[in-house]
Amino acid sequence: MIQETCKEFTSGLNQQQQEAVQYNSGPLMILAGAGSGKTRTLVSKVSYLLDSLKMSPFKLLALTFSNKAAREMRERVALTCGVPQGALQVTTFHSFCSRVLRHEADYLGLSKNFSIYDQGESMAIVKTIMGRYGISPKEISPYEILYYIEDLKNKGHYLGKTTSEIDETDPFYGYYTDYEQELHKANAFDFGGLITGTLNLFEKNTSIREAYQRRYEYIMVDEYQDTNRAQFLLLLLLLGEKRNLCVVGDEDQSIYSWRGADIGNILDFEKVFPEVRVLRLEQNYRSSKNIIEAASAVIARNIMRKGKELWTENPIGDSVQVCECGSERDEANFVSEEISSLIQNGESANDMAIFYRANSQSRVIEDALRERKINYRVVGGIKFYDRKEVKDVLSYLRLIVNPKDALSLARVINVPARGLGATSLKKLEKIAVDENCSLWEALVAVVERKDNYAHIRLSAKVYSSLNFFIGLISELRSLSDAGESPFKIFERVIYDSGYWDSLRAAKDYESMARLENIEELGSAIKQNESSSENASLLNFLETIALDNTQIGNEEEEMKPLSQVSLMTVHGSKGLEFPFVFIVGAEENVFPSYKSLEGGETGIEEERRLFYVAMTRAMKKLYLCFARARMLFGQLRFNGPSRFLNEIPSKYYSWKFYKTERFEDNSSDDYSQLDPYSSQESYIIKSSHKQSSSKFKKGEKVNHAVYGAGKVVETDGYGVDEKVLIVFSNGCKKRFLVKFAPLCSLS
DNA sequence: ACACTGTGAGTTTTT
DNA sequence: CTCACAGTGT
Repeated sequence: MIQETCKEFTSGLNQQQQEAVQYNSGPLMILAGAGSGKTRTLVSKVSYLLDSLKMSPFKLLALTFSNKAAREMRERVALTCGVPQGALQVTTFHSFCSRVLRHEADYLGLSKNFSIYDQGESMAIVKTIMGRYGISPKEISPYEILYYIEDLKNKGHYLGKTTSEIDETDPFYGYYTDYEQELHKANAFDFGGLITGTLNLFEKNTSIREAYQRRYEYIMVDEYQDTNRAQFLLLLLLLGEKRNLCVVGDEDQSIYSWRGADIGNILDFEKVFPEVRVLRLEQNYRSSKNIIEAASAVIARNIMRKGKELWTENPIGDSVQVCECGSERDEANFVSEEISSLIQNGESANDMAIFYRANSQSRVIEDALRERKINYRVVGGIKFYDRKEVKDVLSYLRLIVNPKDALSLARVINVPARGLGATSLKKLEKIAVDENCSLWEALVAVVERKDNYAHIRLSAKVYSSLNFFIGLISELRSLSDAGESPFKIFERVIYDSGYWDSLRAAKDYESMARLENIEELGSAIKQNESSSENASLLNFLETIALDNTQIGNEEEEMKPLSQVSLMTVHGSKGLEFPFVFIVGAEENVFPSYKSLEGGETGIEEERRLFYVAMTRAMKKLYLCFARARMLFGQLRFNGPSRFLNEIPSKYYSWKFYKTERFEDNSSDDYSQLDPYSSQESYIIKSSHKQSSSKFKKGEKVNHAVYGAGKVVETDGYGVDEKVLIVFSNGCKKRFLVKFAPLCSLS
C-alpha cells in the first residue's frame, strides 16, 4: 500500500529524482544540474511529505531567493497537492523575514508599519550622511560605502552583534552605524536589514526563536546557490536541533556572488552537516547532446565546484554554431538574418532568444531586428515601480502609512512643485537632526510653534505649503487608519495633492505616459484589494517592495505576438529556448573587462555565467563575436572569448560573417588571419597576441610623478597601449604607455 | 526653479 | 560614444 502511494509521487522520475523525493531522514543537498527537472522533483517531494508522510502543511517551510521561483513552486504545489490556501509556506527569504519582523516588531523597537527601502533609497541615505559630514562623492564614492554596508549585512552582521570578525576601526564603520541609525529613525529596513533584523531577533530572543523552531518541522530551500551567509545563518537558527533540511541548488549556476551570494554555502555544506546526503541530478532533459557536452566542457574548467557530469539521452542535434563577425553591426545583422530565415522556415520567434552580457549591447541588435521588422521584446529593462511618477505616488502612500519615513517625505513634499525647495527642506532636516526627531515631527513643530522657529526664516509661501502638506497627509492618514480602502486613499493622493492636475496641465507626451502609469498603479492597487485577503495599504506596499515583477501591460498581453526575447545572461537564468544566440563572446565583453580584475574568482563566475547561457538552449546554440567592436567610443579588437577556446572543436562549426567593409585595423594582425583556417590555431594565435603588451594587469609599477601603483586595466598594443593605474593613495589614472614615465616594479 | 554645460564613468541587479 | 549627474548661470 505504502509502495503504491510512493509510486504515485515518483512515477516518471529517474533514479536520483526518486531518491531526492524519498530521502527525508536528515539533511539533504540536491545538486541539480541545468535542465535536470529540479522543480518537478521538488514539487513531488512536497507532495510526498504531505501525503505519504502525513506532514502537516503548516509545518513545512519552503524558501527561495526570488519571487519567480517561489511563485512557480507555489503554483505547481497547489496544482499537484490539494493543500488549503495559504497553509503551506512557499515564500522568499525577504518576505518571510518581513512577516516575522512585522509580527515581532516591538522587539527591535520599531512599529509594524515599517517601510522597506530599495537600493536607490539606501543610496540616498548614504549620500545624506556624507553630506552631513561635508564629504563630496568625489572624495569617497557613496557606492563603496553602500557596498561596504551591504557586505556586512550579507555576512549576517547587525548592530549589537557580538563578533570578532568586524573591524570597527574601519573608517567606513562609522557610516554604517549612522546609516543604521537613520533607518531606525525612519522606521525602515533595507533588504539586507530584513534578514539581519530577523537574525538579531532569533539570536537574542530565545523564546521567539524556539517558537519558530517548533513551528517548522521541515525546511526546503530552492536556489540555494544564491543564498548569502546571513540567510544560511538564519536557516541554522530556524532549524535548531532539528536536521530536517533540504537544499537544492547548482554551484555551477551561481552568478550573483557580487550581490552577496555565497558559493561557500554549497561548498561547505558538509562541514556544517557532516551527516548530509548529497544527491546529484545529472540527467538533462532540455538540450541536445552537442549543447550539453559543449557546456560541460566549459564548466569543467572551474575549480570551485563540487563537480557534476551532465548527460542526456537527447539526440546529438545540430553543431553549436560559432559565428565570427566583422563588427558588432555584422553580428547584429547575422543574428537577425538567421532569425529571419528560421521564421521563414516556420519556427516561432517565441522560441528564440538573444543573450548579451551587458544591457548596452542590446541597442545595435534592436536596430537590426527593427530593420527586418522582426518583433522582439527586451526582458528586464526599466521596472515599472522604478518609474519616477510611480515612486512619487508610492512615496505618498508610504508616508501615510509610516509617518517617520523621512525619505518618502522628502521625495514628495514638493511634488508637484509648491515652492518648497531644497533649501527649505535642508532647514527642516537640520531641525530633525538637532532635535533628534523625525522629519515629519520637525514639520509639525515648525508649523505649530511658529514663534520658536522664527530664526529659521522660512517664507510665508513655505509656511502655507507646509500647512497644506501636513493637512493633506494627516487627513489621509486618519482616513486610512479608519479603514478606508487603499484605492480610495490612492485616488485622494493623486487628486488632493495636485499631482494629477499638474501632469494633466503639462500636456506633453511624457506627462501623458506618466498619467497612464499612475492609472496602472491604481489598477494594481485595486487588484490587490480584490485578490488579497489582507487588502491593507501596508500589505500592498510590502508586496511591491519585495516583488518587482512587472505588472501586466494590458496592450502587450492582448497581442498574441510572436516575439524574440532579448535579455542579459543574468536575466536568462531559469529559462529555456529552442534557439539561443549568445552575442559578444569576446574577451573584455564576455568575460567582461571588469571581471578580469577579479582574478580567477572573477573568471570562474563569468564562466558560470557563460555556462548558464549555453544551457538555456534546447535545439540550437549560436555563439557570436565581433572582430572589431565600438566600445566606449573606441574601435576595439578584443579577440574571441576564452570560453570559446574551451569548447572542443568537435561540438561546433565555425562561420565567418561580414557584410560591412569596416575601417582598416592595421594595429591588429587578426583580420589577416584566414577565417577558414583551422579554428584551434586561430584561437591560439589570438591569445598569443594578447600578451604582446608592455604591462600586465596586477603588475606593480612606479610613476615618476605619482609614485607606486598597480595596473588594473590594460588596453591596446604597441604605441596604442594604455594602462589604468591605481596609486597607493587610491587615486586612479589612465596613461598612454608610450608617453608615461612608468617603470615596472615587479 | 529651470536649463544648459562640462565632466566622468561606463557589468550583471533575484530581494 | 552616450548617459547621468553635478555645478553653473539665468
